[in-house]
Amino acid sequence: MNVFSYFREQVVKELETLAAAGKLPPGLDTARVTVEPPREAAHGDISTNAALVLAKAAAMKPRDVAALLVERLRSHPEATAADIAGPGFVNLRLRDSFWQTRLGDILRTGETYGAADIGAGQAINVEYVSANPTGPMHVGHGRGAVVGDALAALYAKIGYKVTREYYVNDAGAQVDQLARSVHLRYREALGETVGAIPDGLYPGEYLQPVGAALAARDGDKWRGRPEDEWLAPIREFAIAAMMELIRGDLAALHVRHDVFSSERHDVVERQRVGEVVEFLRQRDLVYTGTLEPPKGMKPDDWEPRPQMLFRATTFGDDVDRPLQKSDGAWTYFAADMAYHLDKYRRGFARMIGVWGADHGGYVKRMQAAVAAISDGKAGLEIRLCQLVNLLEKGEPVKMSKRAGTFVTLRDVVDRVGAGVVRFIMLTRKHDQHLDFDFAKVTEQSKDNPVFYVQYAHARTRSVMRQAAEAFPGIDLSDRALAGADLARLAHADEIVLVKHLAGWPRLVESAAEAGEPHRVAFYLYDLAASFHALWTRGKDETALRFVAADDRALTLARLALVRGVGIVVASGLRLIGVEPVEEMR
RNA sequence: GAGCCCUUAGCUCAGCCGGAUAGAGCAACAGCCUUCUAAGCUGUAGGUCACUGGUUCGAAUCCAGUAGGGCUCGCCA
Repeated sequence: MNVFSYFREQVVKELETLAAAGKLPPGLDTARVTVEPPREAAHGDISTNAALVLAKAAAMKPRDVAALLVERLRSHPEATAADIAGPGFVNLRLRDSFWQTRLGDILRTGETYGAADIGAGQAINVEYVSANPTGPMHVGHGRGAVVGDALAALYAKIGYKVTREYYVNDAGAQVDQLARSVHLRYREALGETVGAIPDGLYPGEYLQPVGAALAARDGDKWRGRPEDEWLAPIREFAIAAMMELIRGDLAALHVRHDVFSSERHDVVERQRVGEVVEFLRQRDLVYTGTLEPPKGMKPDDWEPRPQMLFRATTFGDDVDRPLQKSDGAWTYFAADMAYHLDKYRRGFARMIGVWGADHGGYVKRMQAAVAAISDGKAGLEIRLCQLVNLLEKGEPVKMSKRAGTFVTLRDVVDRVGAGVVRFIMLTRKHDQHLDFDFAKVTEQSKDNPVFYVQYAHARTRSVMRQAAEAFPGIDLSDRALAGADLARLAHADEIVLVKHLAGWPRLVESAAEAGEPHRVAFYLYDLAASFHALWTRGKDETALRFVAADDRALTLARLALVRGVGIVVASGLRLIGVEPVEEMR
């Protein structure tokens, strides 16, 4: 149950009742009415701005509208108080029993607590990672992978039918360079001395085993042959090897995709680019024109040239975009349009893309493209992820591909673990630079948010083990705890913690709708802090300890709370792909 | 030159759809271990929300402009 959505319905219902009774004008638009927790706990449990947003339309003073609402809400069975505050907020205070019942809900629901059906099964496509198949994933890709994966999980949790997709850019000049690089490594594997890898090719050592594997498979079949004979088969071989590498990187991070779409096989070879161009032509969205050079920067080799252009400006882009290169080949953008048309035809009216910040300049044109290929019926939302800085005790990790000191995502995952990488990647909003300090993220202290949250979960398990010892044979199943006398949870600090847990469904919804999975990590951190605080209070005040050896009923009630914390923390961690731990070692 | 993103405490960052006295962590200072794990907790101090104007009952939040930082800019993907 989302407490706040529930009370929003209650408020709207009361407003309608007031309108029916002639105390408010009929037909007021309640769209802007919000119900949320007040920033100050002292203001109550539930706060609504209804009076403020309706006052003008009702031609009344905000506080007068508020007075009507207060009169109605005061008699709500769950409310103990309703007050007007400030300019016209209405604040509600709820019975402890209401919150205790919510805790019972959590125990009965388990880790699916927080799920909702806002998406109503609507299909949504989240495309993320889509790293070029030319080498191992780097740390920046890792961030996109984590953000995309968590975002997909959030959408699924609120009831969307999510498809997680990876677009393999295996059709351009880059993969030809990859093939040439592998050909060199292949000759090397056959005993030739190839010397320094030429500029423009991929110098990484990770291609050595690929060259060796090719030599093992094909022998000296390609040696001394002209490039046009070996380029295509070696390219295919190399791309397959790179995708295997990347799939391994993803698996290490526990990221999985449902669909891998290939630019070469699914778009180019199936003539989909020509199709999309024809589609656009029928709508008069294609013409031949000459672009102005970008002002303020002078490309050395610029020469005005008529090109086939897409009318991106019709859909809000800054300039029209080329579909064809000067050699007649389609641009990457043209293929990408075809790819998005394909997505749309597969049933996705809502598409999400998680991209690196260096693709920011591409957002408008792709959104224009999606509007065009769907006749305005589909939307593309882009989350841009900023850079990740790798640090070692505050000092930047020096990286150079040439010197062989490049730190890959896999290096990082192998060193600190997938869970740590995933959590830390969500400790900043996606559009902020993120510092990833090896020393800090592996530290066993409260300065390390992953540790801090995991410790809270481990503590909930520890309490359960303690209780089982103190009361031999006691039934500590969720079902048994849900049946405990939760009215015994009477201490203010305990109720505060329950309220925190009850905020989880709202947090899930808002994080999903805003496309901001980092909110999950921040929520978990705050919840862990609340729990650690209550725990420590039990050190000073023995009466507040969870396990009270002389009071079985009280212990059960408190264990219900502890278990509730465990469920929500575990649920949140799993949502972002982190496995909760049973104990710290 | 243009577009997009960013600017909040000494540092690193949250701040939900415009809402009440702007919040955490670190660092600083003062405390808490015979105790369910001190791998933790409590308190104090710290702010012209870059700047200027606008929108309105109300702006860190929306709009315009200015300054600073990042990314990008036909024939790369």
